[in-house]
Amino acid sequence: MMISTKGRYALRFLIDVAEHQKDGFVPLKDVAARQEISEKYLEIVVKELVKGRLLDTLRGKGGGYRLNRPPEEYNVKAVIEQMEGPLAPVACLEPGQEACPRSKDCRTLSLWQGLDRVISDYLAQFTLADLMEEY
Amino acid sequence: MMISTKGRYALRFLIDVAEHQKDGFVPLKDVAARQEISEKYLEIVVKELVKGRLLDTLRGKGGGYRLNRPPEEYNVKAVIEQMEGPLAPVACLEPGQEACPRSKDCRTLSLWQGLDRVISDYLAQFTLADLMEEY
DNA sequence: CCATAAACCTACTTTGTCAATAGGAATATG
DNA sequence: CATATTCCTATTGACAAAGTAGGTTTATGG
Repeated sequence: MMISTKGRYALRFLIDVAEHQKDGFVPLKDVAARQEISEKYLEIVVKELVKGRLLDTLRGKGGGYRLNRPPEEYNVKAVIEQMEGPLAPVACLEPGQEACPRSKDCRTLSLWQGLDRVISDYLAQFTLADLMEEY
Repeated sequence: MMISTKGRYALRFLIDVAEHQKDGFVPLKDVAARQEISEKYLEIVVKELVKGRLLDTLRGKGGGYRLNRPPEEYNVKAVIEQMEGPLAPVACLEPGQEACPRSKDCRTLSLWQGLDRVISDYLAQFTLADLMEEY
């Protein structure tokens, strides 16, 4: 299984916020209740989203979270990568990896490169807007 | 990362055997040396392949492993699944999973189904023969 | 016929990640 | 100023990944 709860919860969190922020901030507690996810664990997930500048926040009473751009500008692949790290199906294709010494006669390299490609291309074609109800 | 060493080593093992079995059996030791994989660990991997009836074996001196059909009949997806289990990108899509109670208004279900599909379709289109040198 | 080379078997270890839980500190508001 | 929120640090339990260790069984070829 390649997508952990972090990636899945993050997407659901963003979609839920997108659907419920009319103009104000959406508190984590509400999202956790609607999505049936532990508040405490969701905090950890959301921290990553904030760190990656995918959300605006406001502390204190009346506070919560808010998207900082329109849903069309949230690419699904980018969201997943923010949470999970590189999506490469095998370690040797991860960015910043030095070339494997066997690569010149590796029979499987191009297989994995192709797999990497179809996964990336697929996920890159969707945005939050595509996943929202009313869209 | 979705493909562990088990899946990758298994594929490399099968390709190596395919390329070196003229008529006889190929000993694990030789494959381990050529592929630079620990013999002991490779044993564990190969045991799964034997269990899945992807290899014939012969014990004792002069023994080893041998494919039991032509390379064109070894589907890459089937090999990977034998080693890794279901390739589903998220748990709720694994076979035999009861439907998630949230599925009827899950905004992400069809995203994951589509991802599952592109991965499966991609891997299912290759066979061992495609990965062999001389093919 | 028997030393040898091979597959086969059981158990253990180490390391890391996943999925949380716990308990509080800082901050803004109504 | 009580309250509702985000923010922060630490800990836990379960599990899997990747390998290591040490042997037993089986067939062959010299």
